[in-house]
Amino acid sequence: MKEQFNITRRERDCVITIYESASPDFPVRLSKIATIMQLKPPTVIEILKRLESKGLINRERGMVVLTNAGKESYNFIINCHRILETLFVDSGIDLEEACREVSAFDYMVDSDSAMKLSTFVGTPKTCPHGKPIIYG
Amino acid sequence: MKEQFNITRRERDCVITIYESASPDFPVRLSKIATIMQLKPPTVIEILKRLESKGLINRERGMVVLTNAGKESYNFIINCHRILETLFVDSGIDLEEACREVSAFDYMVDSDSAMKLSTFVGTPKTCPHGKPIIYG
DNA sequence: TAAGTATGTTAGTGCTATACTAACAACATG
DNA sequence: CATGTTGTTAGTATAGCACTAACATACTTA
Repeated sequence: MKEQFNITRRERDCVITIYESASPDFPVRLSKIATIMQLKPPTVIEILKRLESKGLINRERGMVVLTNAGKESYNFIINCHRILETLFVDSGIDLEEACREVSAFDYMVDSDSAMKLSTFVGTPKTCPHGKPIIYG
Repeated sequence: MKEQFNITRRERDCVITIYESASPDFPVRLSKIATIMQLKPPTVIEILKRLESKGLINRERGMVVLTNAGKESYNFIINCHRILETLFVDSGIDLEEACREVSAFDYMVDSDSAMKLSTFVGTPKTCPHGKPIIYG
C-alpha cells in the first residue's frame, strides 16, 4: 500500500487533533483545533483547506469532521506511531522522547512496512502508553 | 545529542551526494552534484548556500568540500540510515523499499536513539547492502 | 430589539524550501 | 581571439506555514 496519504507534518498533527478531540458523532470546532495546536485560526484554516482538498475532512462553518479516508489515515498514522513507539521504548529510549521523535515520521512509513515492523517487535497489543494497536 | 543538525530532506540528500562523490581530498564540482541529484545548477546553489550557512560545507568557484561538521553530519545520517535499514530488512521489508523509506527520515532520528536501536537489532557491523556501520 | 461577544473567514504579508529559465561572468582550450 | 564549459545572479513560481487586520455571521444578553 504505497504512498497511502501524501500529507505534511502539520497536516498529520491536524488529523490527529481532529480525531482525538471529536466526540463520535459531533464535529470539532475550528477554535478548538487552533487552541490545541497552538495556532491562530487563519493558520488552521489553511491546513484544513489542504486536508479538504485531499479528501480527508469535510467542513462547514467552522465545524470539521474526518471523512472515511480521513479516519483511515488517522488509523494508519496512529498505529504506525504506536508500533514505532514500542520499538523505540523496547530499545531503551525514554518514552516521551520516543513519542516526540516518532511523531516526526510516523506518517511517512508505509502501512505494510509498519505491519512488518510490528511483527518484528512481537505484535504488541498496546503501545508503551497503553493505547491499543489494531491489526486489521 | 539532541537536535544535532537541523537540515531538510534535500539538504540531507546533498550532504550524502557530496560525501559519496568526493575523493578523500578533492572537492566535488557543482555540476556533478547537480547531475547526481537530477537538479539544475541554480537549484543546487540554493541548497549549498543553506548548507554553507549551517557550517556543513565550504565552497569556492563551484568546488565544494564538507567541513568537519559536515562530515560528522554525514556519518550520523548514514549510520542511522544503515541501522534503520537493518531493522526494516530484518522485519521482512524489501531491501530497496527499506532504503527508500528510511531515507525519508534517517536524518531526523537522534544519534543516541539510533545507537539504542542498533543495540536492539544486535549491533550489526554492516547494513543489508554490506556497507559498514561505525560505532564511535 | 440593539449592543456586545464569540467565532469564522478573507485578504494581505512574510518567510523558508524547493525548482526552474534566462542571462551573464569567468575561465580554459584550441 | 572565438568557442565552449562551468558557475553564478536575477527573476519567477509554487507549496507550506504562520501571522495580523478587517470583515461577516451568529449567538446572547441587557
